[in-house]
Amino acid sequence: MSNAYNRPDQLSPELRRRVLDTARRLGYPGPDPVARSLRTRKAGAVGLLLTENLSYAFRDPAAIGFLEGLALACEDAGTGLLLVPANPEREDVASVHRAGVDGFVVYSVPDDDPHLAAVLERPVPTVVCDQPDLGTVDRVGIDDRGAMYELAKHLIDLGHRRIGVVCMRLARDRNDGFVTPDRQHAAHFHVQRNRLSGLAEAFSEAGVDWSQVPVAERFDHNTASGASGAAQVLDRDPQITALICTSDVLALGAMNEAARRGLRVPHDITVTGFDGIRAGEEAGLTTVRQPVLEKGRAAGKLLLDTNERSRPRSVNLATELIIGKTSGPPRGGAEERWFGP
Amino acid sequence: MSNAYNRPDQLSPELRRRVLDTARRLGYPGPDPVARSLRTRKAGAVGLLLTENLSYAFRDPAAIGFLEGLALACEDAGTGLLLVPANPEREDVASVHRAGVDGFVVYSVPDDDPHLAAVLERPVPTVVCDQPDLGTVDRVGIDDRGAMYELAKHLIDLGHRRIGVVCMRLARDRNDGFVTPDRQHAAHFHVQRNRLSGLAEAFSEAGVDWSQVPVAERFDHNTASGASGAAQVLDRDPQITALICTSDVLALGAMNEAARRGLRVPHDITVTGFDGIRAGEEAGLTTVRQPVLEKGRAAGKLLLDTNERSRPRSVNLATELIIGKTSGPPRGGAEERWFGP
DNA sequence: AATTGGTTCTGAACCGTTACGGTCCTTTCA
DNA sequence: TGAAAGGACCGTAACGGTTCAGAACCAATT
Repeated sequence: MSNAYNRPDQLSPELRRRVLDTARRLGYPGPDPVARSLRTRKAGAVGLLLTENLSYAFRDPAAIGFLEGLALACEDAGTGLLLVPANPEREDVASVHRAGVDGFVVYSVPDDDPHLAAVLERPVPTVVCDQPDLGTVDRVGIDDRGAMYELAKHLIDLGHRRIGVVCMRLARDRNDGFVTPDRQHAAHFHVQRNRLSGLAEAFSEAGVDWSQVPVAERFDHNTASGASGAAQVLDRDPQITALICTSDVLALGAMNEAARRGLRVPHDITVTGFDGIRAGEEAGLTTVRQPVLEKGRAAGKLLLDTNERSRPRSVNLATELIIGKTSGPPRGGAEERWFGP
Repeated sequence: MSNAYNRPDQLSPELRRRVLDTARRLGYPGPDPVARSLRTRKAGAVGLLLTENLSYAFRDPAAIGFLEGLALACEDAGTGLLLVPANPEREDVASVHRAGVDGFVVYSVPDDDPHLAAVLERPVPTVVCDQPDLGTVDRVGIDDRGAMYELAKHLIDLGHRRIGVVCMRLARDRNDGFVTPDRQHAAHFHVQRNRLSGLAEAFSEAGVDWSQVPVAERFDHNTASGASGAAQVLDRDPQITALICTSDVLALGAMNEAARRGLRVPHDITVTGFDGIRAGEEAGLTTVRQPVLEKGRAAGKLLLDTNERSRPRSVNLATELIIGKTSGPPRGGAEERWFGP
């Protein structure tokens, strides 16, 4: 039976025809994929776990790029890609237990996400992406800290000392407001924690008291959040000369807010992002470009590479500082430098 | 064993604790999802079949919107979404046979796609989207023909009689060039066939000889294709007053080409699209807006609705004609109308 | 003491496939 | 003619759960 479908060489054409004929006559729909998976111990699919609602994956430009790369890798290997529903609001990890997959890719979830813990308990290979190196599973990422440090250096060189920051969510709880240094330090999102830490390091080296820098956190990741975060920072300190956002999406929102206030970028205020998405590029945003598609592809390749010996592996992809037209010297920056620290 | 994990009420807490303890000690990783699926006959996932390479789903704005809606519906139901790799170049339908899913959504594949045939042979519910009504499975779509007819009417009312068309691929073979009426009629892509047919009907009614209208087909769906298609049409007949594209992406490309030639839209030439994507909206494109997200959500709801009695169902969603600033009367249109048919 | 009722626990059957090894038949060659 | 070899076919045992029937046990009732 099985042979008739999958192993035509194991039996005579005559018998094969007869088997297939009667199978059709009996209404047999072909071998059941689930039973086959059980027997062969191959599901033919990899699971993807995201921190956000499933549909978020299709709204965020960076996530879309990552998914495209991952899909590319899956396609090459002829594997399916299973999007695992993991509602961050609920602690329900049943979906992780229920997923019939040969491996997991975990993309940018908080360190303490129960879904991540559930994945790590499953006896399948796993690749974490944009997360701390766990030492036990493969990892793909970038040097968020170093890249942000470079961006900060660029701003410092331009003369900026009085700055504000808008960042994405730092933990699983919603906190749309200013962030204490403690919260920054304890942030459960690896990416945000490292980007902030790169900023803190660079500006501290330049003599800025980081604890006085207004950092506005936003739970939702869209331009509206960028705008309201920027507004909050500007209300707190109208004197800032640069607004650093930890993503391009937030930065685009911040630019909207700047425009709304009649502030010209970069003359009145410098705005920077992070990611290197298309819309940011079109806006001439100063940012760090990271290879999101390559990140997805690398994660898929790592997961589907059957060479077990070399696990766990850790891959860091290169980023590039893009100096666009949204950054410039602070207004009256030259004079300020004379009086600066 | 099973009860200890899934049915805590069926046994004493004491025994449950003992079972779980020894399970952990023996390194038991929890119930195997595949074996469970086999027994319960529930995979906890729905499959998505696309005509294009998997990664295309993340590059095309309309596809992304559809996926977002579908993901939303899956999330509500706690189901996973399996992207089935279906390379259109190969006839390899094994991926369809291998997919452990409770149902399929088939999105805009050609009528004669072997993957579609393979899906229909599987004994699971199926929803086809942007495809002809098969009568045997659920269907979600829009009235492509009627919507394009309305758009054509708008152009006819403005006075356009000499037009050109750029359309997406009509069949599985690559044909980057002009399309004969025969090929239009025999097109294997339901959506394109109907949009062209709506155009043909409207313009024929207005006295235009449709067989003389240049229709350029492009296999790849991106702005470059839109530009080259527009170029081909304009080279053939520089006198056309309107360029009708069967998608917004193509239309944006066509506008690039118009600009390259120094043609001003809509003063020198009218350009229209179809879909209602964000980028088109920002460009002020005259187009037909269709609810892509709702389409995906409706497909998911239909598939996950367990009420079998009412199958098969057919859902048509409403579209809206958006008159933007890329359509206007033809240059000297008023005079031409005096001499027109 | 025997019956009844209820709860907790155990064991076996089954889901549908694939892998494997054994039987049987045919062919080849000494 | 007999033995060895090879090919075709078939039967059976997992794979790892879930489910359900019924055994075992305990307490309450007759």
